[in-house]
Amino acid sequence: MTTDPRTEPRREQLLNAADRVVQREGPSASMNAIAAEAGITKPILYRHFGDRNGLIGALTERHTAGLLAAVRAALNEPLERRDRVEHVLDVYLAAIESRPQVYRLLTHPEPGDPTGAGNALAPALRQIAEEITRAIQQQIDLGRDGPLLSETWGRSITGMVLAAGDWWLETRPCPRARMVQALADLLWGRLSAAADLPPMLAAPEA
Amino acid sequence: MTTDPRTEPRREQLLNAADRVVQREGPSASMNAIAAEAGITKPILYRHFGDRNGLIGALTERHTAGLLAAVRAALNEPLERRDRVEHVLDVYLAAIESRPQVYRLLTHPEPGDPTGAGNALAPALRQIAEEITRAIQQQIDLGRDGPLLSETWGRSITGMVLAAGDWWLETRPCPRARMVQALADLLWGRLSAAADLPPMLAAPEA
DNA sequence: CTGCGCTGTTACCTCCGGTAACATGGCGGC
DNA sequence: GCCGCCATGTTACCGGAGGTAACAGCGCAG
Repeated sequence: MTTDPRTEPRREQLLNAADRVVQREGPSASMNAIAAEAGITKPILYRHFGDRNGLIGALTERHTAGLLAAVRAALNEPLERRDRVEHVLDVYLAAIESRPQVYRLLTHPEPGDPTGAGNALAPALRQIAEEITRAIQQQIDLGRDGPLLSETWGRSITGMVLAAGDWWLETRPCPRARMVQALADLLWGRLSAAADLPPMLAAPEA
Repeated sequence: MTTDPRTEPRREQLLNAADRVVQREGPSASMNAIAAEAGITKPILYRHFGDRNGLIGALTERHTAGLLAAVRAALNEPLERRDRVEHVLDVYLAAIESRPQVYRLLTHPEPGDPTGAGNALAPALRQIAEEITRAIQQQIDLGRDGPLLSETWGRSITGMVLAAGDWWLETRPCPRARMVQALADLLWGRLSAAADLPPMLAAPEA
């Protein structure tokens, strides 16, 4: 397929260079910077990857594989449902924690990609969403609404964990385990189960 | 303050032009295009707004006000909790449905803003998240974990609705009311309450 | 009338993604 | 041995983005 035995090793080297640059400068690293890091000039990059999206795509595929496999495995662990969910959450948070720049690249698709522009979910995350959808469909009985609910929830949960994970990475408000609990609690309907608070008096002016 | 009575009317005109362009071309409209739409040239835009971020910032603030007010009002409706949540969801989905391009601008901050780069949540959405956090804190008794949970959940719910809303706008898998139900069901823990499905047989090789 | 502040212009800079055209060097077939 | 292929690499360029100087009219206070 794409693994031409003559071409592939150089491709790997170039991707390694790109990886280093992204690790250092974040996902908006320029093609010039990547070429320089690889010790060459731009046209070679374009020969190998077509355009910037091609490069970034190849770069993300590398890491996506790992993340996706980890999430998929977690989704199929033979655990109680709650424990399984917690495990999935923990796997995701551990991943973004270990290499933030890389996972920012995976989770925050940069610029003007005409491919379904304006999506909240990057390709890697769409794959995760699909994985969650599949898991729900296979594991949980939702009656006739199953297909719609599982698809909706797959996207929803992915977006929820994405936003929560970003915020957690930035502000580190608590250890990972506690974050896992907070998210699982939300999915477990604790928001609906908790007691009401008495309505506020007139708000104290500050 | 920023409302210089001499400068402000022109600002409004320019923002109107920018609005039209964004409505037509999406959030990645160029400064040249906006200037042309306003019948002028670039430097004037830069005099008024400093840089591109300034312009789109001013543009978003306009619309943010409306969306935020609507969400805030919905969060404080005197309804049963479930009805209130459904109402908030409906308000948000109705908003993004009515003017997708504008709300894409609000919800998908374009590119290389060094200001807290790589955030999942645009400024407008962060404000919504804070609003949700506040509502949870004021209305629901979560015990000692209240502060952490409400903050986490504010971000999480925002991200969840963002992702779900984007997907819904793209694929329109169901009417709005059904989407509202699906999301409320998720928050109400239906994922945890539903029955297990019998474990799959060996996967059929495809 | 003079000066100030806003309006507007043309022309330019820098940097980015992307491309054309050309030069080099190893390696298999004849 | 020689030839041609193909990947490697180069320099130089294009178009368009954001952004900035420098200059030209205009309206209105003093």
